[in-house]
Amino acid sequence: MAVRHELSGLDLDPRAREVLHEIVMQHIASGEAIGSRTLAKCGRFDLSPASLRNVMADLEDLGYLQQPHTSAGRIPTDLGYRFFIDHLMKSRALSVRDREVIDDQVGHANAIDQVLHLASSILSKLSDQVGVVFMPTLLQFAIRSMDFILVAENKIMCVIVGANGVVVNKVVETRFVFSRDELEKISRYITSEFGGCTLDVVRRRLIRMTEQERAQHDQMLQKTISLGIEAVNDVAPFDHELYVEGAASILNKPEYADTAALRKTFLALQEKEKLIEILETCLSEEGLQILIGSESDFTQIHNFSIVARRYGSTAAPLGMVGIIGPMRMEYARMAPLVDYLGRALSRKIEEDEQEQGT
Amino acid sequence: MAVRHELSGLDLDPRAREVLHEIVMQHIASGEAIGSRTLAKCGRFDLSPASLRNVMADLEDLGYLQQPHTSAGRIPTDLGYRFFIDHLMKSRALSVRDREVIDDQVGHANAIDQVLHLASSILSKLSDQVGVVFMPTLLQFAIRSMDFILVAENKIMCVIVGANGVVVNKVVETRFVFSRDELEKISRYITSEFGGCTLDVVRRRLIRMTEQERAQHDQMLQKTISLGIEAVNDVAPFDHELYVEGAASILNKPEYADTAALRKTFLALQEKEKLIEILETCLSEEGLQILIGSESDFTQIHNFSIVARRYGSTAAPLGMVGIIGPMRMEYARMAPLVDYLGRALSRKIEEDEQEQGT
DNA sequence: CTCTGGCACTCCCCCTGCGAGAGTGCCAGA
DNA sequence: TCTGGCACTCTCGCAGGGGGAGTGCCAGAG
Repeated sequence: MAVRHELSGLDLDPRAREVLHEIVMQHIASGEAIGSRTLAKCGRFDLSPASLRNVMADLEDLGYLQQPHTSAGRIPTDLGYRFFIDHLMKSRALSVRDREVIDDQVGHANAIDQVLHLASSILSKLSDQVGVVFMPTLLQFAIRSMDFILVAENKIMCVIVGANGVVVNKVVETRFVFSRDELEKISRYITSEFGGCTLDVVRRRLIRMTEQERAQHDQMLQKTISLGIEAVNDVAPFDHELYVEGAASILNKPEYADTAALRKTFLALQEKEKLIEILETCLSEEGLQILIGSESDFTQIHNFSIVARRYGSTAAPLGMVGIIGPMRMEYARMAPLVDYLGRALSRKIEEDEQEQGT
Repeated sequence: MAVRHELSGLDLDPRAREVLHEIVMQHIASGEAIGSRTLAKCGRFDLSPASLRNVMADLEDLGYLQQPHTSAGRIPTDLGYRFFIDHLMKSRALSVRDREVIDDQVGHANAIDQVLHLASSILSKLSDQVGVVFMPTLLQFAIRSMDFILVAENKIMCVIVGANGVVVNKVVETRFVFSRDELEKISRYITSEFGGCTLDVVRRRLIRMTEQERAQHDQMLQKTISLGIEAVNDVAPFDHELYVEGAASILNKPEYADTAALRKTFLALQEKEKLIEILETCLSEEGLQILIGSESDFTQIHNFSIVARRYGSTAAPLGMVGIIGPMRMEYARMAPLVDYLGRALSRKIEEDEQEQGT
């Protein structure tokens, strides 16, 4: 039995499917537990409450529904939501307005990290959930250029432009003193020498160079290498950016009415490492992903669901974009929303790459 | 009468001052309304509850105390807090640990905007309140250099380094196509030509240049000017940075126990314009500033208090750093905390400036 | 004149009990 | 196989009743 329904989800007869569908939808809309009477009144069934009760009892036995307490209606379990999403849900088409907002905002921004920050807040606004955007470490991506700018005599700002338009910058303090002219030369040298390499490769090659004989004598080369290593080395702490936007949206949700739950949830959203961990595991798979409650440690503890999607070119996935919210959320609307935004970002990134190719 | 107490705050006899002091302190500690009985038990007074009641009634008449309802104890009014802060409070010295944390973190960061972001979160952690750091528009500050870096053919990243080490960068899209070499020349030209000017001046001079005859014929100059204007013009939206950190801290405060108040407060903290407005008005005055409840529109509506301080060199104040919390907060601890952090930031900034001077 | 104890009064808060409402499970009959 | 009926359970909201904390006022003592 268990096997049958894990394989196909078709172990439910059409009527039970209808009932589950209706309960999930009504519960998503109202947030209340749904009783047999309410269900009968919706008009989709030519059955009495009593008959529906039987069906509902069956669904409860199968693990798709649960009762908050005796003599309350039913609400979907994680499994119920999962079945709904896999077999019952009809994604609602994205509204024209939503699509316009996304196209407009994504189209107009320039630097990619700026786009990503924007994306998380667009997502949060359109979904009225918490929006997250994650960009993993850059170490595995090719760089296009590296420039060094004088901030103070021994403080240099390094600007690394990735092959896909990502811009990272940071200020480093150095042992050596540099002039503007020297920095220009170094920028040109490093860019021509290492353009197209991944940061990882750049670092390894630089380190190897320190051991070569020439570097021992040529002071300029020494300075160049030292600066380059500084720049690449410490990129690590800046590497994965995680934007979490719109935490205030959970204040509206009835499931977080009491302050204790609210508190817990806010704190959970601050644990960026946990969020990164879970998004990183999702990164390996293509297409829209939905995680419900008990389907992962993090979401289980906090009764979250996550709807997320990978973005970036197919050849080089860049990161994840998605929303976090209570298990009871409008999946039929969230799914196309996240999907569309993910596609928009990917398109934008590919355009940028082509632009550079010319 | 009113005049007397506005002038000196000394219209209170010593005993009334003692009582007010004790009530404010106890209320800050417990959050409860303080009754005559509780007060008598604290041991600081050789009086019966009945006598204290008389004193308290007087303080209420003068507007320093209020009763949430008949037959409740008293809590301080805004005026009461104000009197407490101006005449009664003894600032508690900052703990060694707190000082170490601040020195350590401020000392180790490099780019100033990075320091500021850090500062707001340090402040929030040490105070268990909401930490805010505000850096107003850069238009009035002198620039040290401007550099342009190729991101894509018609996409240029502009890096503006302020005289006080602030680094702003942004990507602009241009009509013209630039090569790396051209950009290097332009960077050198603009930096030598405009280094030391404020952004405002730079912009005005660039605009004037477009009208000069030479610019009509020299295409390179045209490109330079156009790029310069683009870079300076759009700095405006990026200009004032406001970091608001630790909003979750208000979840612990009993005054925000019910969800409605919590909701309102969270939304209030998102209205960055309002916050900027109020911090901007504070910018003109030196030294620690404390705003309590009704003393400004914003704090009145939300029953906030703000403890803030200007930072930056005395010659060129840079911005505000402070905390926002309920009116009932440990002013005696918050005041030195904010003050010390403000000084630490100022010191750091002055050091950076001197470093550049050499 | 100041301080104090006593007293009546007020108001909040918590606990309790009760009834209404919603929903269930089960059973017998169509 | 479906349906109506019935007894049962559980939540929720509301009213009522102490208990407690605190007040204001007053009269009397120092």
